Amino acid sequence: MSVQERKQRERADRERLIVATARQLAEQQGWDAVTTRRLAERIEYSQPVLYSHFKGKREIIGAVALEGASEMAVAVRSATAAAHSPRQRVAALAHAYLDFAARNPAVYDALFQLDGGLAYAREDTPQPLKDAFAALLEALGEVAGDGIAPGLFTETFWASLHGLATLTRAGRLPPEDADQRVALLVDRLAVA
Amino acid sequence: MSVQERKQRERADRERLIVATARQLAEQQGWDAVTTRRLAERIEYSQPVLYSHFKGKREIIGAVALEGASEMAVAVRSATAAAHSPRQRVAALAHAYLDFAARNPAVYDALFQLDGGLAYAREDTPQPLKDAFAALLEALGEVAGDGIAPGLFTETFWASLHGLATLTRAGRLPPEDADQRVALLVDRLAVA
DNA sequence: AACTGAACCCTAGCACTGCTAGACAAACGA
DNA sequence: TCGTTTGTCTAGCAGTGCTAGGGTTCAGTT
Repeated sequence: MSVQERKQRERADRERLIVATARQLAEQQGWDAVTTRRLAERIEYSQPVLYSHFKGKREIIGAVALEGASEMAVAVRSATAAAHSPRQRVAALAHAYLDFAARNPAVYDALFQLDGGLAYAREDTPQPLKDAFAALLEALGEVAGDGIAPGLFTETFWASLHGLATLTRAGRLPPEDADQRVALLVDRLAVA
Repeated sequence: MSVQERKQRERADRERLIVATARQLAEQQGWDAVTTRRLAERIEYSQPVLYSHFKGKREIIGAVALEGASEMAVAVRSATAAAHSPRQRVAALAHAYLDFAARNPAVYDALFQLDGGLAYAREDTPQPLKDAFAALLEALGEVAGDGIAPGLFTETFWASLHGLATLTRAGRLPPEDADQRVALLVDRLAVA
């Protein structure tokens, strides 16, 4: 038994190593640079080893996405916890969200831009994704306003943040006035 | 002279054929299916011909994007022209924008998701892109509200629409309540 | 009318991609 | 000690974007 357990542990370790290495490589050089050959070389195994852990590159992206979702949930919750009013909580959430996207562009891409083979907004959505949305809902639900479902409000506000994050990073929006745009969004959308 | 002119005309025709074929192929089977081999086969030339017109695949995507920008500007302007109040104009604009994104997903990707090698929000931004933004600004500038720069408001509103468009199409948002989310955005963001 | 030079396009190939079949070695249980 | 199983690697496939070099064709000149 003990031998099997050791092997399982080693396998789990290697799987974490793969995900961490893929993430690191993606953050350093972009997802295009994350090829199975380079990734295999970095973890010091041959390519086929990757396929004994994941069905393919898509699943590796998905694993990075799930890791990122958990971290984002933590970041959002810790930011909102420090705020003392609903209005402040929303502002803190917005900045925490955009900050996460800016600091972890590859992870953000894995989550919302690339195909990681994950199901979103469904019954079988993985728990980390549901939890990340829940973290948003906790702070945004209380400023939805009368007659607006908290879920719908959260979706809309989130989409707005997502638009700002992606357009800014893709060079479609000048980065200078980022804070003003966030302020506008918070002021107008959130009902105090 | 006449011979040269004919050749130039034929070259221009072929270039249009390349762009149109790339766009068609992308809309039918997605941008991943637009390979230089397939594209060359469809236009009934060899691959190197593509490179006598464009520096590479990226530039072909850029050409499709510019074509799409012009069409989007037309779509937005014709939608807003039919409305009779600022509030209605904004609502019409939002629906026209999302409608365009939903009906031309590949073109929308070329414009805002993929790398077409184009400059955005700069001096040397191509005219069609500037004009598309101008079309948004015309209708959105008048509902920015006091103390909010029309350009900044337009950027923010546009980013929100972009977030809705991309998240919905990528399966990150359920498509059912799309209209309600748009209504929420228009009601809250636009100052009547 | 024949020739020359340039414009044009195609074949073939490079280095890379994700992914997999089959050989091989190591470690295990009997 | 001997199979058997488990695990890993080498080698290869079909496909990608892109390019070098060789012909072929045709316009302009003699």
